[in-house]
Amino acid sequence: MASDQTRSAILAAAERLYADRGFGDVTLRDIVAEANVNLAAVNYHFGSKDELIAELFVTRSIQTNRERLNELKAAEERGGGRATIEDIIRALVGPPLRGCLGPDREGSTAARFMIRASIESVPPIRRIKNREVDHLRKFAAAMRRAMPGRDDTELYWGLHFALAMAHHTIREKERLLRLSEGKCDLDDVRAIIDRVVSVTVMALTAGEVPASKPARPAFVQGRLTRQDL
Amino acid sequence: MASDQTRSAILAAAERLYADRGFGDVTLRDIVAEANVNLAAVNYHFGSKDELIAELFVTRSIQTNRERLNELKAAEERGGGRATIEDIIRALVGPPLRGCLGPDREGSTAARFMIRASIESVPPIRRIKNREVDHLRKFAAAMRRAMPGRDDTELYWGLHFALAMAHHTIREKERLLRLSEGKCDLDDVRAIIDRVVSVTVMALTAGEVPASKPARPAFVQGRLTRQDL
DNA sequence: GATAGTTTCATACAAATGTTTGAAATGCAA
DNA sequence: TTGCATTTCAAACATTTGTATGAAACTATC
Repeated sequence: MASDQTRSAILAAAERLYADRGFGDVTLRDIVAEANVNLAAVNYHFGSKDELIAELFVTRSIQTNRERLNELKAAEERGGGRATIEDIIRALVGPPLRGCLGPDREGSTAARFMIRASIESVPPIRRIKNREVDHLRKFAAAMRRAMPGRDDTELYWGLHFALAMAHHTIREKERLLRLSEGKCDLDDVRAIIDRVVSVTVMALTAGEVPASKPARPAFVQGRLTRQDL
Repeated sequence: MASDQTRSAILAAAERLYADRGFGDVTLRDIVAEANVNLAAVNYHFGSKDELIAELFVTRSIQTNRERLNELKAAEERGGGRATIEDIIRALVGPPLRGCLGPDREGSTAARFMIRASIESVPPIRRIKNREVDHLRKFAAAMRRAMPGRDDTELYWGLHFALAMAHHTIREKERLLRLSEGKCDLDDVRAIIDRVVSVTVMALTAGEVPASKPARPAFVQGRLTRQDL
């Protein structure tokens, strides 16, 4: 058998099993049985179990990050070099949400694998996630260009909350479905993205004033009353 | 040695080790060594390793949930039976945020343990978290009373996003610190709670109109422009 | 202080797991 | 075909792990 076929078979089997049963419950023996290859093949082709998991995760991560940067670039070109804050957030949360949610993605192994990786947290995946900060800096920079007057701290909190809502929706979709008794439609990805984007934009622009008065975010000063909105 | 002393020693040692090194890296042998008790003591007093972890987690969970309900009750009494939406969200996110963040909590084993439990995800903890839905329903009910006209779906999304921001801040505080190069102050818990509450209230009240026009949330209809705010 | 119930202890068990090994098979170029 | 490198394979290795056992030590009650 060609070397690459064994490699691919292992990758496919591993992704499927991890997606279905989680990292804790799947052993190398499960994977090689599913892939119909020899036990030693994993260490021969990947070096170790952790490197296999890492390769699975980086592949999907790179995919998401590339989509994010493509969307960001497209938005910047539309705006003549400067994207709107809304489009920046959309480029940030759209790809992972589209990648993990939606009715067509239900059966997608890749989607289920990434949801798993978001819920459980194994060392090789943690290591890769830690490198994500560099990627996020590009979005922070774009946000800074989109909202020049805004305090950096506010931008970071906005970026952070956007990711919070996106990731938490992916990770806790079952619970939200159960809590809302099915009322929250988790298949309408477009609407979810709109929701996350609009809340984030609201948070980022709250308290912002045209130009005269100094920008002083209302929500860090204390409690907020209806009149403030 | 009195029976309870061994039990407590195991609980304390386990919480400390899990807090420091995570669930994946700590074995029963590590725990009993730290607690200076015999290996068999764990199974004698707790039945199994999973039941030990479960007991640790439920203890802290019950604590948080009680604080939440106390705050909710206090807010409802202040408002004559009906709490404001702001106070409800505050009661929801305040306790876990205060429990896990802040300079004084830095050395707290309980805080570090709960952060760990939020990052990693082991079966016994997952089982307990699944029961949390019943607890959250009480807050959904309170929100419904606070915003009678609002569509239920909107309330659930608001509740969901509030938890998203709170939990994600707890779980990713290191990353936010690194991304913002220390600009985001994660020790100022009061300000963080204010932030989460105000963003949530904004999300929940956006598009809401005094009474005449039908409430139609702007952010589910499509992109949001500055004028909409 | 004898007895019954509880707790501790050293040790063994049994199973699972990632990894390694060395030979056999296969592929491929000269 | 020969020879060399790559790949596959069965088997074994070496730990690690949670759990169980049965005797010993301890405690409290009568």
